[in-house]
Amino acid sequence: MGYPYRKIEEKWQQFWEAHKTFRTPEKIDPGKPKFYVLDMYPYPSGAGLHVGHPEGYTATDIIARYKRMKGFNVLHPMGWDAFGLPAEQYAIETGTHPRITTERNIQRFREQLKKIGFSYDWERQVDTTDPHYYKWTQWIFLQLYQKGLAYLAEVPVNWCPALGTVLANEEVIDGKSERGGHPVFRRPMRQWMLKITAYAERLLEDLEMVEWPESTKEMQRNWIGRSEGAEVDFPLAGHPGEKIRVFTTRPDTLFGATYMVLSPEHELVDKITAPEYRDAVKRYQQEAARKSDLERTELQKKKTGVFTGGYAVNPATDQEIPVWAADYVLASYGTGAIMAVPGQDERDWEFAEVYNLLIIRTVQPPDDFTGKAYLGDGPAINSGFLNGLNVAEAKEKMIRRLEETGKGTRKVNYKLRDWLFSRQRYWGEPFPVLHAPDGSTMAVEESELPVELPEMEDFKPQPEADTVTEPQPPLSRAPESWKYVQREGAVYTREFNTMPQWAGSCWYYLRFIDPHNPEALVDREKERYWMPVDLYVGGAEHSVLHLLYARFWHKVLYDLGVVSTPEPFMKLVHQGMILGEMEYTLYLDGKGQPVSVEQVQSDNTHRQTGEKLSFRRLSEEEVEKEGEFFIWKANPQIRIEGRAYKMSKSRGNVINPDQIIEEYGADSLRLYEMFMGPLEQMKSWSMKGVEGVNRFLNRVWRLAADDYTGELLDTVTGSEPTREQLRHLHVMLKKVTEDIEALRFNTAISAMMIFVNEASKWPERPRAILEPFLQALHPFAPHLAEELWEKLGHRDTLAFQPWPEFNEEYIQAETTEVVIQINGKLRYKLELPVNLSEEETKAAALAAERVKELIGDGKIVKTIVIPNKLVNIVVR
RNA sequence: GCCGGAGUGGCGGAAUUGGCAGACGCGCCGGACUCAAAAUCCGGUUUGGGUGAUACCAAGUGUGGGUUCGAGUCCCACCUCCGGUACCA
Repeated sequence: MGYPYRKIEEKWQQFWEAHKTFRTPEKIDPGKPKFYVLDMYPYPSGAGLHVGHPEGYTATDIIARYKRMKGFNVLHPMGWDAFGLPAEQYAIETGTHPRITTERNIQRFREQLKKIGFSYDWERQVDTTDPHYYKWTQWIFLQLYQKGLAYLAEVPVNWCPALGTVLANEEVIDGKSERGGHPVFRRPMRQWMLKITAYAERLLEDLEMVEWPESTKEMQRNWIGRSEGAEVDFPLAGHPGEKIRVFTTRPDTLFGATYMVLSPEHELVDKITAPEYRDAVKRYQQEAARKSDLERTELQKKKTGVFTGGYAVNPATDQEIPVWAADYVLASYGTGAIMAVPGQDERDWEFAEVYNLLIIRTVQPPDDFTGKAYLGDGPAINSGFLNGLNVAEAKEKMIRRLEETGKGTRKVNYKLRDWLFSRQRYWGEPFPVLHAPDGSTMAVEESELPVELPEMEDFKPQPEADTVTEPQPPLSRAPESWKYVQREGAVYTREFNTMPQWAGSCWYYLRFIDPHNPEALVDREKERYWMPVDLYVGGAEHSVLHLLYARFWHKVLYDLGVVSTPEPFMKLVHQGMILGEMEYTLYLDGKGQPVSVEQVQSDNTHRQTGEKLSFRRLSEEEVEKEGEFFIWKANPQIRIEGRAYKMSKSRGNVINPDQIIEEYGADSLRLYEMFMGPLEQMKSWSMKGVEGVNRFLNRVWRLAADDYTGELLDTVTGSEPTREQLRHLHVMLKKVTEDIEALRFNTAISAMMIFVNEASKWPERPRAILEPFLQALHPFAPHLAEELWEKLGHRDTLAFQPWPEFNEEYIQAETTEVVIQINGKLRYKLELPVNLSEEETKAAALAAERVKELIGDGKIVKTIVIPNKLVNIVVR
């Protein structure tokens, strides 16, 4: 029959809302410890919630509810990352204003989240598109601007004139736009940049302070890409005073620099190119300009380049070396120019081979070395005063020599680039900046914030017929009254670009602390109390960008004294992706003949014939496992593909949380999402698994309530619990407590299942046992726990009941099973009183008849005893 | 290529510090209840021997080696899968 989850869940959701149970008051008891547990807030898409959202959200909700019971002041908020492209795209297609769409979607998301019973303080909800919110996003931008951390620059972008917009690298394929196949050009454009590079060192160093997944820290380190080396100047032959500056991590190899390469965009290319090479160089530059960054790297198997006809002087050898232009050198890294050392660099070697350039080894490779460029350590050769030194020593000595002679300097370089902060979109934060007639910029006064988005009806980007015309973002068509501003007699123009979606999410965790403050971004006292975020849970897809940008802004605010901690998020956890149900796929060729899966290539074509294959889904019954493979029962020669796929509309394997709540209840959804496996791990959905946890909740219900009437059972008594009952309870409480602390929710649930299986057998269920159990169950299945708690006669919510502490004393049983091993193999088990000494345990083991038998006439060489656990007798 | 992570029954997973491999859940098999079914309850379920049934024996945590009284866990080499990244000088 099942317990009446629908009625119960609705009742308690209304109760919590009516009583403002989860309100975190503005004035809190500062004597209590705090816990700030944060979810990555969602983009409220039109598709609504999917089952991935409640995974992390349930985990944080369990923690929030647990910490409240532990006596913490808990901050557990939710909000909306609501600026962004889909709403704007939808507006372009349907004419519906993005605000309408956004509000509708937020409404839907909030209802869905409430139906899962999350204990958010909804009065703290923030919405990045709310002018009261983005006022402060703009305010932070002003601080950046005033500190010189925001600047306008001409930077090369992927410009698609036909679409009238700048595309991200991944939106450009083969020089054409992903959507529509329009040509894309790299062109410089005047854009707002944020000087995140000024914080590179601190962003790198402070990763030490935070408790984050090692992989995420490592990704950030790689992204920042610190490398140590030197900048070296190479004078240009025939151009006195001119020089090419390069960055190198291997100054020790300077004697082996046999040529130089400039990136095609390098400013010296024109100057250095000899007249007879001018045409070829121009052509090469144009070709390179047409390729995106991705293409330059991915599509290119063979290196290309062009000789400029110019020469530079190697400062170590005083030899003249040729200068080339080639697109394997990136304009955006280092100085955009390199000294090429083919002997110790694979890329340079490859290039030198193509164009027959001189190769000189300056590090002696080992005798057995057979490769081309040698990157390892070894004594320097062909290197003058460095000869014989190993790489580290040679680097040091060369840098010192360069600095003494003024030919170079020690230098640390970062891969991290400044953050391109403008978008040619409507649905984003306007910049609080004015452009003066003379081309200078001026900040909008703080008192005039927010600069609101103007009302518009047409959000379309403006396509351009040519590649030269300056792009016109949607805001360039805003009403005149918005676009132009009078200041002291002059007419200023507003900025027509808007901020990227990341902007709002860089600081939302701060606004949750003080969401309605009109005077400040966040109140100083409140910030001091609540920050930093103690636990932050969200997807690994934000490992670099969101988390790096947010850390950057936080550090700027830290320097301004707005926040009190150098890092915003102390502990970070990524929930794993949830895949669809396991699917079994049989492949078929054109004649409908089955094809075994090892013949199928990843693009669904036949390995031998290349023919495109069709497929058929099989049910579990049609499939069998044989060894490592799944085979088709109907024809065991045929192997079947068995795997789970990412949920997607096109595959039709999307699970909708609403439907799970409808069929099994929110508590079942919560419990199942946590029971599937470790939080961080990728897992696949199983409807049968949902039924499993639903059965468990039904058993919980029947522990105390009549299955038909819902009345409290009279087997629930006030009697004194037995020692055995107390032991089961406290074993469970210990496991659940420790597992929640460590975010191991799957095993915590399993401990509760074991307890309930046991308790179901008891003819009487003492309240003194049931009540602590319900308290422990509450963070996981709050609706059911509240309902039974009430049935037991309590009038107050469970939410602030103290957490049931376990007592080791009850956990101790009187006897314990001790394992007897002979030579490390399990041979026998012995029931012994607990806490025997090593000697007593050993004596008891050797005294057992069976043990004597097993030893036979063997000689006991050694005995290892672990009290209460194991005796290993080594016999020869 | 490089960086990070993971490989355990039919499936999801457990084993927290080197000490009973497979907890818990799913599925499957058998039984009880029922006119019957659903629901529920009870028992079994790594594989291979062995037994009337226990007992018992052997093998077993991706592969091969090693350390140890004892290895899923530690060390070395390799294979596969997943995620990230890619001419960063």
